[in-house]
Formats: sequence, structure tokens, C-alpha cells
Amino acid sequence: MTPRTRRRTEALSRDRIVEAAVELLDAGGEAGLTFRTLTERLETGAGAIYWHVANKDELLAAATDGVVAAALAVGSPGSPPDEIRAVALGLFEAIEQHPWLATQLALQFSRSPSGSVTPRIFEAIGRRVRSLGVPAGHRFTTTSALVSYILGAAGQNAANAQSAAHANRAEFLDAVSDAWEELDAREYPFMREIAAEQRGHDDREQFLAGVDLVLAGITAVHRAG
Amino acid sequence: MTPRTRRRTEALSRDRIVEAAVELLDAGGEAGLTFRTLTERLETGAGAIYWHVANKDELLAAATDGVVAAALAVGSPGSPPDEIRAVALGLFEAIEQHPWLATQLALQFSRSPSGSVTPRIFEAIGRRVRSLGVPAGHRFTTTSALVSYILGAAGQNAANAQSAAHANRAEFLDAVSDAWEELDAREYPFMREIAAEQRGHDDREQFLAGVDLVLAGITAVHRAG
DNA sequence: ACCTGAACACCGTTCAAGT
DNA sequence: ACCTGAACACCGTTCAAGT
Repeated sequence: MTPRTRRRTEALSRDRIVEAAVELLDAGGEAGLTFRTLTERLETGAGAIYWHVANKDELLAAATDGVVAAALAVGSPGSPPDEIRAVALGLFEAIEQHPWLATQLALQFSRSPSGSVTPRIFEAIGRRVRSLGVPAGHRFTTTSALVSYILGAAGQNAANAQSAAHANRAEFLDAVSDAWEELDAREYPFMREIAAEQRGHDDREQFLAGVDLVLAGITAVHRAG
Repeated sequence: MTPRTRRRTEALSRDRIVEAAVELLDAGGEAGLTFRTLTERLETGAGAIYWHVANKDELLAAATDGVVAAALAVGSPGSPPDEIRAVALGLFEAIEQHPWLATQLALQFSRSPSGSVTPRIFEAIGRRVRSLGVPAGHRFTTTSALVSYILGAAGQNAANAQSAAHANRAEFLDAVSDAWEELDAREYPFMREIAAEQRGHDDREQFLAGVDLVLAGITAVHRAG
């Protein structure tokens, strides 16, 4: 009835639409963003949104790009490995705060490598890979490996982020551990062995340990770092 | 009118439904799998499918699990690093043949780490990580890093796989390279630098180079391998 | 130029009814 | 126990009509 956060007289714009989309995605995940919920929140009609945005895919791409750009904007000067860790952690935290981002990043990367998200992340990592001393012919492959790890790991952590926000994180990890321990002993000996290790692990520590592992590999292969 | 591949008298079963789902996904991507297209192909009603499968999410999970299980079944004994490369390549090729798998794997991992796909992949990689000589307290983290890389890289290659199937692969790479070369010179110096490198790269080679990079990191950190 | 809102084609899911 | 198929609530998108 009575709008609280916005005056209905405020003009519609692409930025306001994307902003509202991010809020809806944060609140309700991908299912929370609908042209119905969006028109309701913006107090407008469906056609008005289509005037500013081509379709839902473009809207999701714009929301993803905005969040990623903000996450990469934090620039803390340091050694190349430290900067790579900072960039990686920035993306990790962005996905922690916006769990829907993990799936969207995967979609952006696989569907349109010439979009805006792929270049942004590649550029942020790639510059530091160059500073690391990786020779010219190997920079694309090396950067790609780092980006692959970061996105893969961040995607795996999206679930944990959601569970941490809603319920008790310890309960979530316990449930996963319990499920792993109940797996068939002959088919899944390794899973049963690491179930305990999983139970108490820290996502962020594990993520950064993986970054360090890849960095150690780069050093070993290229004697750079 | 006249069914060709199946006799309509053949009984419905969960396996037949999942099999048909995979075929539809392969042919038309995620948009190609619909309860309408599925009932049409199976010459049945919607309710019949719901008798065997709880909902669409479960159907997608079953389709993903089936393809992954088949991909991991190829066991070629060798040194631990060789076996890791073989497992990774098996998943890479499965995604190459079933591009929809990349997104589904990301969803399975982030939504239900206690499902069947996560344990399968973790077990296949983790056993070899143990054989590699990684000490007990580090196996979960190390395996997780490898799996993250594999899934992240495979996801990035899903687009290439699709373009390779339909149009000319060289044309696709050229288009991406061209887009990268047209980026702003001040904001994207690195992307412009590696555009040429991207143009002629081989996905499989690059993927395996990344696996070797992570393996080199594991060796460097744990003196194992 | 920008917005309204009814209408369209389609989706996943349910369920009373059949065999 | 297994299947049918109409019906329901919802979705993204379009478009004639307004200002």
C-alpha cells in the first residue's frame, strides 16, 4: 500500500532495475527474481522494464556484472601473490554475500566468453600472473587455470554460504559428514575417511589453501613468484 | 504419428525416463527438456512420469548422476598422477559430449553436497590423492582443490563444446579473440595481450596443463608425487 | 520517449478418474 | 500398482494503447 523505501514518482532507469534485481536475488535466490516481483517492487508494469532491458538473461548478466565489478574494485597493493589472494578472496566473499552469483558466473563464462564478466575476472587475475613472472606464451593458460580454480571453488561454497545465513553452519557440516559416513564402505572408502576432516573445516581457509596450491604449482612450473 | 525408435507398448520405468531425459538434454540443452517434450517422446502422460520421479530437479540429478557414473567407470591403471589425469579427462569429455552437464554439476555441488554426484567425483579423485602421498590431514583440502579446478575448467569449456558441435570452432575462437582485442586499452591491457594466445588454443591441452599445474603445486607443498 | 496492463504461449505440478 | 489427461498457478514476453 504505502511504499517505504522508494517514492513511486522516482523515474525508472536501467540502474534502478538492476539494483532491485540484485536485492530480490539476495532475498530469495533465483526463484525470487521474477518479472512479477520486479514490477511489484518497482511499482510499474512489465513493459516498462522491457523498455530498459532486453530480457531476463540480460538483466541477470547486468546484475552479475555489477556485483563482480564492485568485488574487483577493492585494490590493495602488495606482492603479486598477495594481490592474487586478495582478488580471489574478493570474489569468494561476493559469492558468500550473493549465493546466486555462483551459478550466474558459471553461466556467463560458458555462454558468453566475450561478455563483460569474463574479461573483468581474467584481467584482474591475468595482470598479476604477468607480474608473477610467467612468460608470455603461458599467461593465458596459467590465468585460465587460476580462474577455473577460483570459480569452481567459489561455486562449491555457495551452498555453505546459504546454509550459514539461514541455519546453524555446524549443523549443516554435521549433516554432510554424517551422510558421507553412511556411504558404502567398499565403494566410498575415501569419503568415509575424510568425513571427519570435512566436519570442522573452514571454507575460507580451505579456499585460500587451494589458491596457494595453484600458486605453488605456477612457481614450480615457471620458477616464477 | 508412427513411432520409430520405441514401441509404445514398452513399459515405463525410471531408467527409461532418465535415458530419454539425457537424450533431450543432449539434443536441445536445458531448454530442450520439458515435461511436454518428455511425455511426447515417451508417449505417455505427465502423471506417469511423476509416478516414477518426484520432480524435475530429481530427474536432472538422476540424469547428471548417470552420465557422471559412466564417465568415471573408465579405469585405466597407472601412476597416481596418470590416473588423476585420466579421471579429469573423463569428466572433461563427458561435458564435451553433454554440455548441459557443466551447469548441472555446479548445481549438484552447491545445492546438495550429500547427494550422489559429489561423493562420486570426490572419491575418484581423493583415492589417487592419497596414493600420491598427501598426508592424512591435508587430503580433503587437496582433493577439494583438484575437484574445484576440474569442475571450474570443465564449466568454462562447455561453451566451446557447444560451438564446436554446431558451427566452425575456429570461427568461434576468432570471434572471442576479436571481442577481446576491441576492449578498452587502458582498462584491459592484459586481455588484449592474450587475445592472440586465445585464438589458437586447444581446450583439451589447456585443461590438462591446468591439471599438471595443480599436481605440481601438490608436489611442491607436500613433496608428494 | 517512456510507461501501462491485458493477453499469449508456455512451464512444472496436481489430482480425480481410470485400468 | 501404474497410468491418463484436464486443470491450476505461474512464468517470460509482446504489443496496442496511452501520456
